[in-house]
Amino acid sequence: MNKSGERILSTLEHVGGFASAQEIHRAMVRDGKNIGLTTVYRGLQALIKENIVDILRRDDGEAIYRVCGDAHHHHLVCKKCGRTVEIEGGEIEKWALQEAAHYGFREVGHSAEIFGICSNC
Amino acid sequence: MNKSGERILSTLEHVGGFASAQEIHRAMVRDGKNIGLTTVYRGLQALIKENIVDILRRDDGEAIYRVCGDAHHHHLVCKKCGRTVEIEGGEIEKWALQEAAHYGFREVGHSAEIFGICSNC
DNA sequence: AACAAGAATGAAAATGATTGTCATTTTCAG
DNA sequence: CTGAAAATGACAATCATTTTCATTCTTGTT
Repeated sequence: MNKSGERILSTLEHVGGFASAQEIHRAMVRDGKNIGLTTVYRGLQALIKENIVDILRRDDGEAIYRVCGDAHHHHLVCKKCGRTVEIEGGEIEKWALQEAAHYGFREVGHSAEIFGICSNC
Repeated sequence: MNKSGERILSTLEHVGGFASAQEIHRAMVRDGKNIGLTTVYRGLQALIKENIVDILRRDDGEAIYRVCGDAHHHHLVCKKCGRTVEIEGGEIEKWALQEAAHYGFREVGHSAEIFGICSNC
C-alpha cells in the first residue's frame, strides 16, 4: 500500500468504520491532509482489491466503504443507520458451490447480504 | 394505478422479474410501446409507494426493480457471457432470518447471488 | 360540443457520484 | 544524478436519476 492508501485507511478507521468516498475526502481536507478526490477514489479501489476494505451501498445507491478483516464473511446491515454486523456464511458457502456445480459453472464466487432494521432504530 | 403504471408493471413481469429503469425503458421502446424514460422512473416510484414493486441495488449501484410477491429466488450469473439461471434460495432464507433475529433486526430482507463461468465459456 | 382544471407526459436541462484523461510531480533503483 | 515508472490531482466526461416546464390527455360540468 502506498502513502495515500495509508492515509485513506487511517481516515476511514477514524470516522467510525464506514463512510462514502466524498465523506472521506471531506474529512481529510478538513483535517489538513491535502489530497484530491480522484486519489481517494483510486486509493479505495486499490484497498478493495487488496481486501482491506469492503464496499457496500446506501439505500440511495451511494457507495460506502468500511475496513474489514481478511476472513470471508457476510454482512447484516441496518437500512436506517447503516450499522453493520459481520456474520459467517455457514451453509451459504456449500449452497453456492452445489448450485454452481449443478449447472456446470466454474470459478465460483458469491455475495450475500442481509438487510433489516436494527434494534436501535 | 394509471395506464403507464400498468404497462411498466407488465413489462417488468415479462423480463424475468427484475430490471433497471433503463432496461425496462429499452424493452418497452423495443416492443413498440412508446414511453419516455421520465415516465418510467415516475411510474416505478409510484409502484414502490403502492408496495407493488421493490427496489434493490446492483453491485454498481444501479437501482433494480422487482415485482413484490414474485416468488423469491436467486441468480447464478456467468461472469463472461452474462447467462443467468434462476435458482432457489433453499436454506438461505432460513439463514437470513436466523442471523437477523439473533442480532435483533426487524423487517428483514436479503440478497444473494452466485458468480462463476458457465460451461459454454 | 365546449370548457376549464388538473393530472400525466416527455424533452431537455440539472444534479451528483464516479471514472477517465493527461500533464505534472514524486519515488527510487542503477 | 537520471531516467523510467508510479502516483497525483485538476478537469472533463459519463451515466443514472431527478427536476423543470411546456404541452397534451382526462374528466367532470355546463
